[in-house]
Amino acid sequence: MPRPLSAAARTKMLDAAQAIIVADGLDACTVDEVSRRSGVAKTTIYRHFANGDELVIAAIECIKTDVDAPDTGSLGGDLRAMVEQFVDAVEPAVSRRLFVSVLHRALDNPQFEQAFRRSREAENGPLRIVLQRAIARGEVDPEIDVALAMQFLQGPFLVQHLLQPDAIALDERLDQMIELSVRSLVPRPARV
Amino acid sequence: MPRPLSAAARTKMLDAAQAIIVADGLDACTVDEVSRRSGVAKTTIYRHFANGDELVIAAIECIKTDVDAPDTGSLGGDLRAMVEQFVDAVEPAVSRRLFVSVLHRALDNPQFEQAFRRSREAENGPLRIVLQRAIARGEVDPEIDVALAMQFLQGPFLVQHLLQPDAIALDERLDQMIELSVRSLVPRPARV
DNA sequence: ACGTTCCGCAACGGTTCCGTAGCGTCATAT
DNA sequence: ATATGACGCTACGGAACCGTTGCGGAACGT
Repeated sequence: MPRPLSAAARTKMLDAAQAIIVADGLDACTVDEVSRRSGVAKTTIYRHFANGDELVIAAIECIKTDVDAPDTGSLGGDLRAMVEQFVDAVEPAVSRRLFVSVLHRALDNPQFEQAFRRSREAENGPLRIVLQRAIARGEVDPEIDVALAMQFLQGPFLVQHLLQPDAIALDERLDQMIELSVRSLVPRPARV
Repeated sequence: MPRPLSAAARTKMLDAAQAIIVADGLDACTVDEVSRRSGVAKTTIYRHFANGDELVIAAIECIKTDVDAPDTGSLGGDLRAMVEQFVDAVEPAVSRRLFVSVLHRALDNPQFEQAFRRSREAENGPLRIVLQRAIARGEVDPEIDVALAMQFLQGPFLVQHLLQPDAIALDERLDQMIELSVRSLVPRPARV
């Protein structure tokens, strides 16, 4: 009767891996380093995971940024609430670095590619709900392609987040950004 | 009288580096590999560049995607023309991989961070011109923050390009994407 | 023509990471 | 109580890069 692998050891490994990823980035999360920081022997790590990548992926999947779908009554209000939730929940620099690193590994590693997709789908859930409520309210053109609308809601914020981390003054722009986003999806108004 | 470093060797190194980057990605572009593929001795490479990073950056800077600013008379038409120029000029997968790789290295390497900024500024030039012409025509709200508008013009396309490379059917969506982009920047129309 | 110095070749030492092996120890399932 | 198997320790072999060294040969400037 085979004894099950130690849950305690597994927890220690994954905790250490997460800590390393948050503190020093995905590339610093090597098997040797996890072993050192967690106190779990490297051999044991390889008893739990086939290779280092699987350890890292398992650690990533534990880092969930749970943002729920607010319901303020308007698309603009919902977007603002989501942004506020997001900036409260995560360190922007950490989130940015993780996003870029995973995307980079996904370039030539199907495992990471799938992990990246899964993570994005999970994060997109709330936004999709908010969008569909706006459609149901008639606030957004019901003919619109939902996937396309998602691109428009995410795109400008992604640019801000990925490419202009210096522009910390997100608050000043936030209202403008949300207004423009909404405007691109709202059906043409009848009056000026 | 010091003899200048051989321009021929430099050309060979940079050409090989570019070829490697395009074919196998930025991470495959190591000093050893450039030496092998170019026939230039590794020692010579280090006589031209202080370290491997500088070689890679020099090679990147040579990969310019020159897109000019079309003038079709409307913002939508200009955007479409720019997208068409872009897809004709570069392999999307190559462009995507290079973009992600450079962004990744820029995370903890100031040299690459600056190279990335420079490259983005150069690529943004034409779009900025197109935008400013649209403002001058009155097609776009003259009060708008140009940097913000740039984000809105680039964002949705960046999402498409980076995150959904599978959705090759860009042509089908292109018209919709452009329409939505324009709509977000155009002042509210007087009539339906 | 001559010497400076740039280039090519081959090899080295150093670092980092991977994944594995041997072996003793300790916990757990029965 | 005992044996099965997980755990820890240490070390190893292998690969990929980096950047350097020493030396011989060839090219360029004067």
